[in-house]
Amino acid sequence: MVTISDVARRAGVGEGTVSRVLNDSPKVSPATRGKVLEAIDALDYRPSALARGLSTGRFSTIGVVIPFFTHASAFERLRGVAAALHDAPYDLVLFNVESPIHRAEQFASLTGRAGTDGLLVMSLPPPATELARLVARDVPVVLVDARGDGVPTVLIDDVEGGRIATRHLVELGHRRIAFIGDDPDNALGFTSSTHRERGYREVLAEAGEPDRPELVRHGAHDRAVASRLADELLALPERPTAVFAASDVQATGVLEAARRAGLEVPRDLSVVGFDDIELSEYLGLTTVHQRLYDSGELGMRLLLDALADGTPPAPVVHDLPLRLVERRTTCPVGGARPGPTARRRRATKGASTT
Amino acid sequence: MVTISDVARRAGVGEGTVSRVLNDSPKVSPATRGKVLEAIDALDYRPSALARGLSTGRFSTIGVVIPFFTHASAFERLRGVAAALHDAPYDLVLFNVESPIHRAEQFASLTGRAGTDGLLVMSLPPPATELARLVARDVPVVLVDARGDGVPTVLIDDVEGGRIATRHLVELGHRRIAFIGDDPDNALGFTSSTHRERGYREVLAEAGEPDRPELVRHGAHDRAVASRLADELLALPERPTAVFAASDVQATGVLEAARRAGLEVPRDLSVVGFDDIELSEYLGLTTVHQRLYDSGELGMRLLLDALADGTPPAPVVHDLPLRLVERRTTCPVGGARPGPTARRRRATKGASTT
DNA sequence: TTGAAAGCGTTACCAC
DNA sequence: GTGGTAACGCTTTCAA
Repeated sequence: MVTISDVARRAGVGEGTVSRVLNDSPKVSPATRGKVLEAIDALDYRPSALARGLSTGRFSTIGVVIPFFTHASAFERLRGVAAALHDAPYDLVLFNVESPIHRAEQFASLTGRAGTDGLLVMSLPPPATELARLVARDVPVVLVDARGDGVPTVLIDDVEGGRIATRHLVELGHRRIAFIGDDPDNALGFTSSTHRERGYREVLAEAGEPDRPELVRHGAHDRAVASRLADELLALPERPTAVFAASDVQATGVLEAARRAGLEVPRDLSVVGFDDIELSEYLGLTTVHQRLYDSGELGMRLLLDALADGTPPAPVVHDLPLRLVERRTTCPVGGARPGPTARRRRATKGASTT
Repeated sequence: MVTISDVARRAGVGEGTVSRVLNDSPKVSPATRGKVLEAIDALDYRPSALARGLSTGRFSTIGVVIPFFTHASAFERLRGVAAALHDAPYDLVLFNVESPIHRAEQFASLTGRAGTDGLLVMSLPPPATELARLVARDVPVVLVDARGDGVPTVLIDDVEGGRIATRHLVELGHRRIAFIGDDPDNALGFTSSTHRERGYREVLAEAGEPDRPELVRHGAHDRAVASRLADELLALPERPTAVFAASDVQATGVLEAARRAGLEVPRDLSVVGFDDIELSEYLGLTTVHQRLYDSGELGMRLLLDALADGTPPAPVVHDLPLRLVERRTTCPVGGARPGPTARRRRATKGASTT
């Protein structure tokens, strides 16, 4: 491996001078700069980012902590992140958290890496102690879809999202509304599903409905699992007329189950999801739209700004709006009054069969 | 920042001993190990991966070079990569190449980073000189969906894929078959589209069809662009009866254009794509299935094996199979003899309208 | 079994 | 402007 001292020797200059040329410091004469450049070229020298990092304490690297980045919603966020990062001078290190190892340890090892200039953490509430350590070390941190003290945060109001979805169903006359969401005590500590469930409960309570525990099911955030849970719901003596799934992925599982049960959506069963991933548009899924792409982009932009400023980022909480996107999987209870989109709705059935 | 010497001092031992404990070397007495561990704990010490890397020349990091990782097909590959990497002791550094800067330079800076133990390169033929340098440096490299000398490679036969798609259309009686693909001289150097186009040409020639340059269109790998190109094709005096798009993303654009033109797919226009991304199943798109997920998984596994062995990986070429997936966007020319899937086919139209 | 010290490849400070 | 040299935090001989 050819090092800076090889270059220095070959150019007949000192190491410091080579370094100055590399970082195009103003204080170097055109003549020497030429010699150095020539030597660099001749030797085909490449500076070691590692050594530079060790020396400067800066690494040209941003870490993104993202659980299950293979999930559609995480991926959407990542697209926004990539866009914001576009030609920023940072490499992207992806920490794909999937295993429910002790989160604290996991996180410790991440922050311990000491190789990232900034950290973007998604959907995973970082342990307070780790967060504190990072802040103490002046490593800017931005949270997306997770709460934490003292750092900028990009959030949505999941409770309100749950209310929006449920309210939609209630307004359509539904009362036996089921809920399918993540395990509340999932090892990774996701909370969005639980918050959405709270919104669901609130709206039902406001509508004067009693608690019906048998209509609420929890499982892993997974299409197949949700599908199985939906099977159970649909086999209930008193079947729900609508299902609110805590995510579009899970809603997709519900649609599958409905098909298996020979139910027509939305006539026999209304389904509302959450997220509005790309697929949902094609499926015609009614869902609560959240700005996944924007959340990633904004989060990364906040981080880059902080990095550029050199100042710790202001702990502002950015609240991204939600809105209901009404498509073709919800209709009034009983399938009455199909509404203006009836034709499309009818076509859906065949198409979602594949 | 607390360093190894802080720990050493506190534990009343030498730095070397602390290092040995850290790397659980066998040669350290339980007593001292205990003292060191205690000090580490008390000081909440975290080793710097950077310094370790500089010292050992190994970095616990794997680089993945992937152009447009936000594209559906790239993402599918990445899912496989993540799966294979699951709990391997490596961090994933993602190099998302999007800008058509000089590829060589780009690559140079990547390899120059000198911070990755291995490199997985996707869809981007690395410049031979850079490849050689990496091999010389004993950095294992695996190529997926790209060709290069002397390194393991995971490939598909794109030419054959083009043949499969086109043959399907020819067998359905189509003759005026259009092609939409990437610019052959795209700045990044992708070649798959061009190869697929070659297969297309071969089959047409075998069928005794003359070259019809007006039926072949090139543009950026993008749904909107493909859609515009399809507009042109569909406005031709002698409209094609079928379109083979070099990717599902582009095929989606064709479907849009058909809808705009008031054409019913497949009755008025057959469409075949390539890749079989997740969306295609929902769209009912007939396409050539390639094992995207598997390609990423296999590529990463080859890399990890090489890393584990310490030996340069054997330059084996793994050829992943292709197969036609017939769905609901192709039928015999003229829409005759709709075949067994007719009912579904009819439903398609409404569903793809959103 | 352990401590001391020489690297690893840069940068940054201090003289000249 | 430029060269020399101490860091940066760790691993790895080499002696003891």
